Amino acid sequence: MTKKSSVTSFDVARRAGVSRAAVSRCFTPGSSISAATRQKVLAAAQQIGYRVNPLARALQSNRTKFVAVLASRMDNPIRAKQIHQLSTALLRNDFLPVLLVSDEFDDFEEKITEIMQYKVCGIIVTSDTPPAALARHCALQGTPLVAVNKDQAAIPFDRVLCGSDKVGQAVIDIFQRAGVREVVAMRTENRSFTVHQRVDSALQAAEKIGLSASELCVPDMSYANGQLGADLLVRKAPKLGNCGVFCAADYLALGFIDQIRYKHRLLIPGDIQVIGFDNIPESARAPYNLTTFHHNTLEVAEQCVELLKRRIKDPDAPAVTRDVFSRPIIRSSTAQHSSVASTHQL
Amino acid sequence: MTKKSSVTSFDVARRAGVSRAAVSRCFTPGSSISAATRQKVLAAAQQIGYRVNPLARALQSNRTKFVAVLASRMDNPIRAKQIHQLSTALLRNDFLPVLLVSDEFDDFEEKITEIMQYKVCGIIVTSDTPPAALARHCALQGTPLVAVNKDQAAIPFDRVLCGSDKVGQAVIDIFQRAGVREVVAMRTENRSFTVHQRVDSALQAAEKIGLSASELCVPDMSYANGQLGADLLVRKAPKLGNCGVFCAADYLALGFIDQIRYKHRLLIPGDIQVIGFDNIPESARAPYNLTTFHHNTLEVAEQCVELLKRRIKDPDAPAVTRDVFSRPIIRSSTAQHSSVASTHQL
DNA sequence: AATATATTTGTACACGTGTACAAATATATT
DNA sequence: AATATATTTGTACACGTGTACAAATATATT
Repeated sequence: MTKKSSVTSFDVARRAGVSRAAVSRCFTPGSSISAATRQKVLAAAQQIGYRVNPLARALQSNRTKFVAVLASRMDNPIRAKQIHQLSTALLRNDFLPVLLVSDEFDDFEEKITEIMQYKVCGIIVTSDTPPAALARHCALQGTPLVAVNKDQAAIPFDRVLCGSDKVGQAVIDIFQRAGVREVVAMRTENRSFTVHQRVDSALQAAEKIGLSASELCVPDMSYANGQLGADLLVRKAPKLGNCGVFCAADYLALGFIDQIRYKHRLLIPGDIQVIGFDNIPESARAPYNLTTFHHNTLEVAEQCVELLKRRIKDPDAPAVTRDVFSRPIIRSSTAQHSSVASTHQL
Repeated sequence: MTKKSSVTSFDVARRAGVSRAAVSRCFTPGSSISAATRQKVLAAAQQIGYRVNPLARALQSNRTKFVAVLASRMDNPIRAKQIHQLSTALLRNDFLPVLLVSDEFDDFEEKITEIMQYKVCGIIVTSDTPPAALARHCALQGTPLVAVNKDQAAIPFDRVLCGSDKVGQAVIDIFQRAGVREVVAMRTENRSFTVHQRVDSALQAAEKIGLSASELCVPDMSYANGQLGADLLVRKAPKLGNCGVFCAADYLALGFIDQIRYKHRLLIPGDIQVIGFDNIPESARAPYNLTTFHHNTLEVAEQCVELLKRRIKDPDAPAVTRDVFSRPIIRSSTAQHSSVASTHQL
């Protein structure tokens, strides 16, 4: 038996001895209402346990607190953490995150248009969903759109990037100090904007100082593809000397390291040095001790919400891109240029 | 400029030459409408791009497609995967998951009552939120509630458990075959129902066959607490022989293994054998090769949605508990009783 | 105190839908 | 063909809110 909530603004109005409009104004920020009536209304509402019906409000005002969060592949811990942080940041800012997971969905666009019918007050994209079509849709409906780690498109939208800026240069700096003579950057075939940007900038930075640099391409960003990358590299260049491998994601790097050590029986960092990106928890652990970059998911989440709020306030403001800084974290998968040798090797 | 959708059932009715009620009936499953008018309405709707406004519908019918998903600590990969599977299963069954992450929230109950105002058609609890108060709230509002890995309470609710049943016995079987003489079970202080059930059942099974068994308690289910557990064990019993440690979660087991190997310089499975629970991806990898149990998050998700649908259909059906089976996965963190020795050890 | 201005209030309409009821129509039965 | 029954349809009300407008009241100004 669905017991009806049944306590409406009418009930509050009657009890407080005011019009129903006064009740509505009391719970609508920025409405014109005197302090005296506000008190009366609040008291009455408190007594009978009144709460504004958000569905009715949404029907009127054409806006809800829902924010659609587009995600994919949460088996990658950095993605899971990003979703966690985004959800928390949204809740903290009085939004309600609706999670749309795109895996296994042919009709994902259908899902998006469905949720948009609920008059969501914004969409945050972290998945690989191509944002071009989405951006058009959002522009048409006037729905704010914030994209994480996405390239620009014809129709502009707000973006948050992470470590797109100085990472390539930093990678090469670390490798150079560690005595690396040849750099290999591992790229993925899929359309991850930041992966390509990181790899490209690293290759450029290497060329600039005359360091030999090449790239290695694997299908996707996964542990298994990190292993595949190791096999490809060893087959391509059986004798490796002073080689540094930059993996565009820690998840790749871990697979790469395990394969290099346990299958090809080479030493890290003795034979090959490795740098990753993301700083997932496993990277800090004894078996890996991976040199990497901090992926600041908390800051990314905060920036997303900030851009979203800005856009809601001013729908016609020019589109903005924020780049969150990624701090390098030096561990023992790269050689230390100081005299202290790593003790955590096998 | 929020361009109003503005195409309503009135517009469709006019174009199709029928009453507005006919339009409403056309889009309400189970309503009485002739095939002829249904065709006319669908055609008209198609032409002008009409979609039912779900907010208005919700206001009338007092129910939405939203399902609140209560989660916590998504830095644990098995939790992240569970949320992923739950979201996907909900979307596949035409629900919309609203993700409520409980970390850092003092006023989490406030958030729950807020989302309930949206007339969610159900709540799925995977977090450590004590379900007693929640169950009362849900019963009062007539909101279906499904809890994952939770104990029963005064007010009954539907539950899905994972591997609560035969895991303890299976752990002891594996240890016995592997020649273990002394069993230690690692428990967490927090109120995780299944952790306690697994540990208890393992201790009972050990006693039943006269195997020496004790327990070790750490605060929480994390890698760091796995390391702590290793320190505690080594301090308590410096010389360990034929000892088998059952960690109630892989995440604990990984920390335990790394600490035993890299800090205490003992061999696994030579000095200590280890069994985990969850089968997270890391457990399968070369550095760990952990014997564990498959945590079937996909099946758990399916069962949750099935119970939810059942409850929506029949609100007064008796509360049900489903136990999802956890298959043991034998790897080389336990000794093989066959003659084939593990080759993946350090 | 009289007037001008600013603020607060209530009335009435709107948001877009679902469905009870009775009337109209279609189908089954004699 | 006439009657009984089943199905379909339209009218009218309901869900619970926000706000434009004009009227009422409070405050500021002369």
